[in-house]
Amino acid sequence: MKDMAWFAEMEARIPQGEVRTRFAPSPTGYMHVGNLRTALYTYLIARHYGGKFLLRIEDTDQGRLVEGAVDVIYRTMAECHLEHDEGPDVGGPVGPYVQTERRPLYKEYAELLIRKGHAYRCFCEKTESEEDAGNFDRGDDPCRGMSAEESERRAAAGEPYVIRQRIPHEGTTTFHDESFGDITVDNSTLDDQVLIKRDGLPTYNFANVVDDHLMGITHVVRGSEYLSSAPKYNLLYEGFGWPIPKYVHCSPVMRDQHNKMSKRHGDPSYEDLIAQGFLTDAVLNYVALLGWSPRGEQEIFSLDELKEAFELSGISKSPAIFDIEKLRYFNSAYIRAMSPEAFAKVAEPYIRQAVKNPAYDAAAIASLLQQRTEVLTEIPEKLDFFDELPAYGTELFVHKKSKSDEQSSREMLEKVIPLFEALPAWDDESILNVMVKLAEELGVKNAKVMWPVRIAAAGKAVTPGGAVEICRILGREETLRRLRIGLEKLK
RNA sequence: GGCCCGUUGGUCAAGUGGUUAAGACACCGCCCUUUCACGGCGGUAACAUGGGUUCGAGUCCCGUACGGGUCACCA
Repeated sequence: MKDMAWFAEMEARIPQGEVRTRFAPSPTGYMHVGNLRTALYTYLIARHYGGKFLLRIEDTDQGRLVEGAVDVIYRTMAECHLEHDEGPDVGGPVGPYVQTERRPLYKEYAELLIRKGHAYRCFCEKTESEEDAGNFDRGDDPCRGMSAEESERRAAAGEPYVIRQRIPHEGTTTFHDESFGDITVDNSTLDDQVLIKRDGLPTYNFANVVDDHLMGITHVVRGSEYLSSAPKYNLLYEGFGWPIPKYVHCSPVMRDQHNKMSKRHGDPSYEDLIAQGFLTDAVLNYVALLGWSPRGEQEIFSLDELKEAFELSGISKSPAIFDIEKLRYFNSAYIRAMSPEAFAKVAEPYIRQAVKNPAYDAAAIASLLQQRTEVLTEIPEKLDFFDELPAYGTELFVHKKSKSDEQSSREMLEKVIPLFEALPAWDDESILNVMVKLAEELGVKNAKVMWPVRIAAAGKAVTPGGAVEICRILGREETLRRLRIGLEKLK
C-alpha cells in the first residue's frame, strides 16, 4: 500500500489548465467507422479548444489481442492526420500510455477508495446463477457490511476477493452530458460494480476513471453505450474527491434502423473504405457530419476547417445511419476539387489496371476521369476500350439525339477518315475543327459527325470524354485503324 | 422485466413558442452538351401518436407506441 505522498506525487504530474482529450481504443486490428468518428470528435474537441489530444491503448483484454492491431491504430490515425500530442510512441508527462503497463496503479487506487469508504472487499464465491438471474441485489452483499478488521485479516490471509464500489442505497445521482444534458438516476438502480477483479486486474470502468483522472482528461468522449454507467463514474470521481470531467456521449453509427455498423455484418472499416476507392479526407468529412452538424450550410470541410467549426453543441443525440451514397457524393466532390496533378497521381494505379499500353498517357486519361469519378475503384471498367477495341455491333451507331443511324454513320466515317489522314497536327483543336467544319459543310449537327467517330474509336456507347479526347489519346494511327474497322462493319 | 436515452421527408439534418418547417444526398423533370458526367434551374417528399399548458407548439409537460442502450470478476 502506497502512502499519501505517492498519491500526491501522482496528482502533481497531472497537467492543469488545458483541455485534454483522449482516444482510447482497444487494439482489435480493425478501425470501424464509429471508432473513427469517435477519434475524430475527440481530436477536434482538443484542437478546437487549443488543448492536447492523447492516445491511450486499452489492451487489458489479452484474450482479444490481435497481432499487429496497434499498428492499424497508428497507421489509421496518421493517415487521417489525427496527430496525438501524447501517447505510447511519443511519450508525455502522464505515461505510461498503454494500459497493461499501468497495471500496478489500479490496485493502489482501489485500496485508497476502500480507505475512503467508497469501496469494499467482497469474498463471495463467484456464481453463475446470480449473473443470469439479473435480480441479484448487490446491496445485499454480505461483505458490504464487513468490518475493516475482518476484511484486512481475510485479505492478509490470502483469501481471494474482488473489490467492489460501495454505492449508496438511497438518494439520486445526477450527471451532466454535453449533448444529452442533465440525467438523474436513483442510486438504488446502481449496483456495487466490481472495480478490481479476482485476478487483481481492474475492470474497464475502473481503469478508465483512474486513467482519465491521472492523465488530466477534461472531456471524456465515448459511445452512448456508456451513458448508463456514467452515474457510477461520477460516484467514483466523487469518492476520490476528483473533479468530474465533461462527458460527451456519442450515439452510434448504424448500418440500418436496428443495427450498429459492425464487422460481423460485413460493414466496411476505414481501411475497407479506402480499399473501395474512397479518399481519406472525404471519409473524414462525411463521418464528421454523421452525428454532428455545423452552424451554417457548409458541408465540405477540410480538417482545419473542422477544427475551427467543431462545437459540442452540434452533436446530435440520436443514432445516424451510415449512407454510402452520400459518402460517394462527398468522395466525388473531393475528387473534383483536387488539382489535376494530384488526381492523376491517385488515379494512375487504377488507370494502369486497365490501360497497360504505355503509349496511352495516364495523366491525359486522368483528366477525362476527374469529373466523372465517384470512387477510384470504378476507374478501370471505364477504360476497358483503350488497350483493345471491344467487340461491338452496328446498333451502337444508332443514336436519336445526334440523328445518327447506320447509314449516316457510314457516310460520316467515310468522310472523316481522309480528313484525319490529312491533318497536319494531332491535337484537340485540330481534331475538333476538322469535324466541326465537316458538319458545317454538310449542314448537320456536330453530333452527327462526332457520334459515329466516338463509337468507332471506343467501341462502346458510354465513355469518359468525347470523340475528340479519345481520338487524341489513342493517337492518329490507332484512331484511323478503329475508324476503318467501324466503316467495314457498316458496309 | 427494471432503469436510462432517443423519435423532423428514403438518408444526414437545421430548427431552442409565432418560419411558406432550412440545406445536403438520393429520386424525378428541364436546360447545357460530341456519349456519360460536371454544371444550372425546378419538383416530389417530414415534425411517431394521444392528451394537456398557451392567444399560439416540431419546439414546454404527461401518457402511449416504436427503436436503442444498460443491468458481467467484457471492454
